[in-house]
Amino acid sequence: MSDLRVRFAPSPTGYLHIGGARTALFNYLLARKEQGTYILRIEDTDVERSTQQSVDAILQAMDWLGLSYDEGPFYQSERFDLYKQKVQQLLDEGKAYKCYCSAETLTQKREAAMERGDKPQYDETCRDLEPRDDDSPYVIRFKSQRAGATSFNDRIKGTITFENTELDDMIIQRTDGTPTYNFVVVIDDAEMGLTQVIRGDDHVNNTPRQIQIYNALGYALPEFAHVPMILGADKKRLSKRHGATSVMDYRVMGYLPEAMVNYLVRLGWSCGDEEIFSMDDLIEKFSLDNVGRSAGVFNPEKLLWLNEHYIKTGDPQRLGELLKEYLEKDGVQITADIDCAEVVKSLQDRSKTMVEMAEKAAFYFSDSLVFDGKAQAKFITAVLGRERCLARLDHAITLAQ
RNA sequence: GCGCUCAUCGUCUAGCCUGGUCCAGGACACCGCCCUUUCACGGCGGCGACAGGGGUUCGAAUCCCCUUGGGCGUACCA
Repeated sequence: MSDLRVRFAPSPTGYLHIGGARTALFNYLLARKEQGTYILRIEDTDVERSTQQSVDAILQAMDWLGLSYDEGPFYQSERFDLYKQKVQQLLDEGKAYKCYCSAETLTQKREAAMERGDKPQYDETCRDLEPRDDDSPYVIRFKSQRAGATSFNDRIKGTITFENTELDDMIIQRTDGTPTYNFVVVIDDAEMGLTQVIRGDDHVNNTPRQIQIYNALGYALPEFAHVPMILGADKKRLSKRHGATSVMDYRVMGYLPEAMVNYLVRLGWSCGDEEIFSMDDLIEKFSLDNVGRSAGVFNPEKLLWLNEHYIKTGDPQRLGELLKEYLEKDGVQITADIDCAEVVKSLQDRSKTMVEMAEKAAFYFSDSLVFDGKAQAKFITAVLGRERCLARLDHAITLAQ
């Protein structure tokens, strides 16, 4: 056991998507390789958008991929007391302040600034207000450093620096009293003792703000590692427009979890010329050192190829059990006299997905034979004679049995 | 717009840090041939890239600068 501690922290506002799964995988791999601790934390501070169904869907997907965690799942919604306490601490120390600007005014000002071509930043109207007991609605903002710059050494991207003037006073507590992401993520990452924070590229911009909060709260900084985004074929951020982006959709489409894991890990990470990796290989070989810096395009065809590979080389017994599930979904009556492992063996080389295998396997469980149109036209010819051909077939089947 | 960031075949990538062994290697896809009286599998081969321009150097995919293009961010979302 090493003292490495990492986490996967999805927000339960939908299913587990391809990008999230890869982040989860990278974290998992590193934790297992270094024999560290893998933590799962549910980021549900947005009460409006978070649902239990989403949590379940994410948990199920992680389980399917084989990504087990050591601690958690922790729910941020159950830790509001802790966050409140930290907000109060910042307030007491003069590192945060109440802001009475309404959301409407803010939106107006932001739009006006954009029209003028200025930066859409908070104008600090309430930053230096005298503390007062006012029960009109307010949010709490973090008083950011105005001078200097904030920089950090990203494990994947190297040194990244932001001028502090780029960072405005962000909201850490909403009008309704709930805390916001950029604030709680720091508290939890720090309180949970994370040694590295491995997350998507889209968080690079948040990092300097978070660092200021680490500093304000007196926490030690973890190491940051930002992995590049996954894009669609049009080089836009991967979304539903590009097809299935939910990990579990791929299970429905007949993909094996090892194919998904293998595909995902190679998108952004490499190990020389190797393409095929089992989970054990990965735990042995994975390293942040070989993670690339540029965004990658999701390529369903390569995923399909990997799936084909794992079906071809998979254990017939196991695939047989799996096949039954797909067969049942197709409404096929499974009879006990047929050994599914044998069925799998006959179909492994000709199926790219389990769905395809189920389609091809259906005839084993059917009483009536339906011939393939093209094959029938080609082989059951006048020359050979339909009757003789069927007789031969019948003979062949008898022999096979 | 501004900020951050990225840049090798259509796609995923090796090589870049520690310049020469790279007229750039592997994989997916695609094309062709072989195997096969089915469908596939498989084998062999082909097509195909250092974004552009300047430097530095005897020598640059590798180092520096600029340009161009892409991504991300710019929320009382995460």
